Amino acid sequence: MAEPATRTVERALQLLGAVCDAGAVSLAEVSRETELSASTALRLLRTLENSGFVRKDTDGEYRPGLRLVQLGAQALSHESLIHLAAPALQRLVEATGESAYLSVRGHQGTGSDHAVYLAIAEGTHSVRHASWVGRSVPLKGSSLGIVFAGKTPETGYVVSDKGVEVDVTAIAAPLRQLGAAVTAGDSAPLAAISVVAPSYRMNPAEIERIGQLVATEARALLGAGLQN
Amino acid sequence: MAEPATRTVERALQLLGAVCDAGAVSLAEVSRETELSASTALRLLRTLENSGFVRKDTDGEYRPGLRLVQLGAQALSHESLIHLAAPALQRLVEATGESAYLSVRGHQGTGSDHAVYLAIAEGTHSVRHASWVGRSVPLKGSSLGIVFAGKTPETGYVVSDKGVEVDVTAIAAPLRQLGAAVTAGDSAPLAAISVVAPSYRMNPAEIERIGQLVATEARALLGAGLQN
DNA sequence: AATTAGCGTTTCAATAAGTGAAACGCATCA
DNA sequence: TGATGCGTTTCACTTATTGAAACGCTAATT
Repeated sequence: MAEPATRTVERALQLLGAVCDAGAVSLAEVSRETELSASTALRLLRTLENSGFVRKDTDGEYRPGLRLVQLGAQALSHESLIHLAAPALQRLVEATGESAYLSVRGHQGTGSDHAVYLAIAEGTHSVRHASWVGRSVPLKGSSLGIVFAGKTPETGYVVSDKGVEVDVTAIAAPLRQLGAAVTAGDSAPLAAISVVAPSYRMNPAEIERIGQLVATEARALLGAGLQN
Repeated sequence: MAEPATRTVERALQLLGAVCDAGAVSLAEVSRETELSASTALRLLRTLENSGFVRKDTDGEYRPGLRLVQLGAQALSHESLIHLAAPALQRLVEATGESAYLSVRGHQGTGSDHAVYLAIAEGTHSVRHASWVGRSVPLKGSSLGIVFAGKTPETGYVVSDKGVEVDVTAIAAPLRQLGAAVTAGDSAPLAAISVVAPSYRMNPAEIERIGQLVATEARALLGAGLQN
């Protein structure tokens, strides 16, 4: 498995990723981030712009374009993972009252130390953890971080109390099924589901109950994923 | 405005679009659709695959990849249009009880005769029009088709009775604000909002009432869009 | 069985195409 | 009034993309 890759395209995709990660960036910024010469970055960004993948708004900064939103929305709806996970997330909400998330880790290179929420089921408690689809969260010190590092213990779930956010407890479990699809054969999972709750509402018994629910749903998805 | 574009990248993006439109395609199919030689298509698809924008699943077909879903989700959440439109859609639902949609037309080239739903607010009636984010709908004969053709009359809205689907009435209005952002200066709008309802529940008076609501919300979005 | 057709894949020589240093004009800042 | 940083254009160098052709394969077709 060598690298039969097209450098130009790789760079363009890299730029696209950088623009999306930043939300809005100047030419100088992206070209620094991606370590491309300004002229090259400009040329590629223009190509991306012509195709609608990025747009250059009035203040001259580059932002994700409509074409990307369109394809993303389309892919999101085609993407089996999200559809498969939705009922599981819903069940977790019903069983716990807390918010449940489906996330993937940031792809190789850009933002690989972050996770992105792909789907969300909001909890029913009036005080609940609220985030949004597309939110990028740092992995460091979070339960997702441990899950994506492939260090989930035998119990099948990971708990982080006051990891990323204070007052918040997160309980996560890995989805391994698609392992071979994108990355090479390393044991790190591609996606995870998690329940995130205010810490004051948690106690060891409740945490274990939820943990087992999350782990069970994760394993169930694993089986269902084979339909693809 | 010449064409300072990078051919390789353009082709790769074209392929990406083709894969997304199809949902799942073989190499031979995309290379035919995009009019690229098989070897070129293969090389570019591999590059896209290495970056996670497409994936090649077990049956050898190419599908939208996780990276695209991730960026799309991210962009979707950053994208002001969808956030701006959400309250408007919600208001339309509250005022009409029917489902309301935000859509953009398929981008240049691939799928330009279709529209894609970007955001949805479901109606409150038990019998209601139900679709999903990412759904691609044909423009031909639909009110969206007329709106995207730039042929919206003075009234500010377009009605199509039994256009795309039988028993369904759609009322659409254009969002023009971002006109200059992506496409050249043609008068065609980039996005539209619409209310879609079962025809049996409609009558001329109700249609006019809803039409004016939709047109009003569309114009309001136009103003708000300047914050960007 | 022999034949045809279509697919995914690899190879390779021709050359078309991407590259980045340098220079420019234009802002803003010291 | 220099100095700094930005977006942009130009251009010679040559690297990296290209597509026809050939290969092995499977699955219809004869």
